[in-house]
Amino acid sequence: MPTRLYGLIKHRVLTGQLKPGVRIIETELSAEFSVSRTPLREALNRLAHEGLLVLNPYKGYSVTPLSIAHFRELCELRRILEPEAAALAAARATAEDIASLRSHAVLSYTPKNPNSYGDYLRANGSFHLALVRSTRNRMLEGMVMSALDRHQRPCYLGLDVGIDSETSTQEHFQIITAVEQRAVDTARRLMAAHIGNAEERISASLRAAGYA
Amino acid sequence: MPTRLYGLIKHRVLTGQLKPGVRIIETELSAEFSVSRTPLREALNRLAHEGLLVLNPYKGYSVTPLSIAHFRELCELRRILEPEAAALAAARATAEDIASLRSHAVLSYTPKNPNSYGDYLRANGSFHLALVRSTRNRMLEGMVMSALDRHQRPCYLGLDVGIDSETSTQEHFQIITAVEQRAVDTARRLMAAHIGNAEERISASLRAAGYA
DNA sequence: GCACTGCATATTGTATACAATCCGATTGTT
DNA sequence: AACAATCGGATTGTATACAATATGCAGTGC
Repeated sequence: MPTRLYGLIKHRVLTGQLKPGVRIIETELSAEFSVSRTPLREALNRLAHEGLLVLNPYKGYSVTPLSIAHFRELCELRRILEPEAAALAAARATAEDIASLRSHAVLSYTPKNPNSYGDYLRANGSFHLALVRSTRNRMLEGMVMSALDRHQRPCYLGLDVGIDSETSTQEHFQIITAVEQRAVDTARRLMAAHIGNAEERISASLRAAGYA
Repeated sequence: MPTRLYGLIKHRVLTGQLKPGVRIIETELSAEFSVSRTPLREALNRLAHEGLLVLNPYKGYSVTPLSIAHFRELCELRRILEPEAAALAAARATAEDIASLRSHAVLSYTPKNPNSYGDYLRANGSFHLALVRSTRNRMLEGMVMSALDRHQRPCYLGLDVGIDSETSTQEHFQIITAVEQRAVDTARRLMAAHIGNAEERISASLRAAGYA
């Protein structure tokens, strides 16, 4: 199954190695990965369906453009999904779930060191994913995953400018505490605030990086 | 672009013409639609990504099984997305949006007449879609569309047992009124109740139809 | 000088051919 | 007769070949 290809290309898009707006030439990528166009196109198809690529008929795939307006739209979506996910998690999380949350809560990253960006974003994604897993709702999980993926790209492009990882870590632990205490409403409220804070920080970074 | 194929197969899955669990033989479908396996597989790939089909490597695609538990999971997801969409719509809907809502609010259907099922479900889908369109959030729109698609199949399979279309129509108009009056909280509450009512009616139908 | 047409090339969309894998039946052994 | 190994057909995964469409450039007319 060509999940390998899919992951490789996805990584390039998320990390900005394939920059927003650039057109994708199928033969180039298929040559680079030493596969034929057939499995490559399946991977591109999937990525397009997830919103990371767009397809113009007979013109090919290109990397989805990025704008602050789109980022805010995405954050609005996250503020719909994840606070409710946190509330459900507070009601349903097991001890194992909470342990998993703890193990992913800490975010560390070194400014101007691109290698650490990946660690930071992986940890952050793992935390939010662990939370939504605790809801025991696979469909919700899928939607949050999709939103987190699309969130990752603006994060990468904004991280150069610098980001406050300690605040996020603290907020994570506050959410864990609320979940542990079955404080449904508190968990919901904290998550909404957490996403709102991240939105402000990152859209400021994007603006500083020159995005409109 | 092969959207045509995609729509045809999707329709068969949603209407139960392709029943839950059945395996899909690529050569059969490609012969029936007079296309090669290549574009067919792209369509199947998309449908799998939307959750209507599942893919087992080297075993092929099959129609996603249907259970009451999965249906309830889906309804939980809709109760997360759509009440918030209704609230945003109440804040943002234009006069045109509200006119569009009105034109899709009425649901009519004739019991034991399978032809009318389509009309009923199309109208219902159009209403909920028009509502989420009013939010001006395309990502939210996409997620609600996906949820509505997956909702349609259990509806089809439950409609034989009979459904109360007048209650749903009334609830639609109540929601429209709330949106028109910019009553954000009322719109949210009404939509949550609307989805909850539909969930009960349909899961009862599914149970009666023998689903576990 | 500029706009427009027609052709050549590049690229995507589709069909077909081949390889890898799975499933069931058959056969041989105990 | 029960069971395991193996073989053959069927089906999916991948590669390649061909058709349809778009893009860029040269040339022509004004």
